[in-house]
Amino acid sequence: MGRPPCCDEDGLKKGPWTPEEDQKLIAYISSHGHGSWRALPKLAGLNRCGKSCRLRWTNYLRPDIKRGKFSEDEERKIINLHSILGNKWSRIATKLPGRTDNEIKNYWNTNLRKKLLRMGIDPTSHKPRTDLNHLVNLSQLLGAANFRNLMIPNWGSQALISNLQADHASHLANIQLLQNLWQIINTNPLLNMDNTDHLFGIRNLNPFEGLLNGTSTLYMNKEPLLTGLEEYIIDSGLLKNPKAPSNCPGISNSWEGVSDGFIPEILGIKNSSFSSTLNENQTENQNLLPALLSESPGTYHVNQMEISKTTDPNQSSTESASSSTIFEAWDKLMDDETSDTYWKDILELTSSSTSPITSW
DNA sequence: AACAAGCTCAACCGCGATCTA
DNA sequence: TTAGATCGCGGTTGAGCTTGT
Repeated sequence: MGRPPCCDEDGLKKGPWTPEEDQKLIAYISSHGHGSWRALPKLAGLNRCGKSCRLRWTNYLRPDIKRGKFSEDEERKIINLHSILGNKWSRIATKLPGRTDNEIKNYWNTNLRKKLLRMGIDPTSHKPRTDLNHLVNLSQLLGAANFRNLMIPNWGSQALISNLQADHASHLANIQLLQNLWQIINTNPLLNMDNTDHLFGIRNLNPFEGLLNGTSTLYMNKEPLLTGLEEYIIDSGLLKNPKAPSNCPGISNSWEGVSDGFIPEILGIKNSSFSSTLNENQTENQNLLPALLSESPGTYHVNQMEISKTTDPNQSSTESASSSTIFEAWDKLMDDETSDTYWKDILELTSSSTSPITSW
């Protein structure tokens, strides 16, 4: 069964290509086209297998290949597309002219994947990670964000936007920690929600899941109020509804059905009417992911948002590094003067609410 | 300066999909 | 219809480079 690898053929060269080989390949394809890759090596005078020639051509020698660093826009597109398509590198590559699937794959594995991990986002699922070690890092992130200096790596340093971004980073980290806590509580038999009714008064459910699977009023507005960061929070899966209806027009890997109030409240958006749809075509035209990347001056817009959270500039990122458990992280967060009202407001809001947060 | 560890990325490998006789 | 040939994709490897000690 199966055929032997083409490169097993005796005497065929493997390994790095020499300039001479490159020239032969370029010259042949330029004048004849590649035709049958299988037949090409002999016709071009190359002691290589066809597969090797094809790879060399498509990944390196093709004249339309764009080399050099990936732009921020390209990074955003890759992350967006990966959240939709997964490891479909060739499909992602079709959206990035001049980039090869191999190049994108390498860039993902060596750079973007790590960026997401540093943010506490699982690069596979684009959802928050739930392991405890990560929460230590998250705690650091919280402290750093509160300090307003550390941005999520490569965030812009422009003074004009740094404060807003710091607030957003803090919001992002806080939301993430909350969801991580909840996931762990719900997945840990000792901490299962069956035993924690007293905490919130209402049984069951991942609050985000519950918040997100109700009837939507937020998907109806045609004018998106979300800025890139909020869209990223959603698109990254941070607030993604795993049970979102699959029949929503225009939504391929997104969510719908957000209950009124809560998410905008978390995000500091007082006007709770917004839309968030994402599909493959949109990612070609929109920059949905400012969070990971540095921003050009003036490209970060805050629309109809009210950011009320204060931060403590005296708290350094290293102060929180000693937190070693999820509960310590939680305690720290709750004890933090800079965030207590924020979190307590959320908990009070959600624990006392009867509607529209129906599931918490 | 020397070595180790980590990183990058071109290239390879194997498999499933598609083509073709 | 089918089996072999070919193509294309995604995962993996490893040589060379960079950074840290």
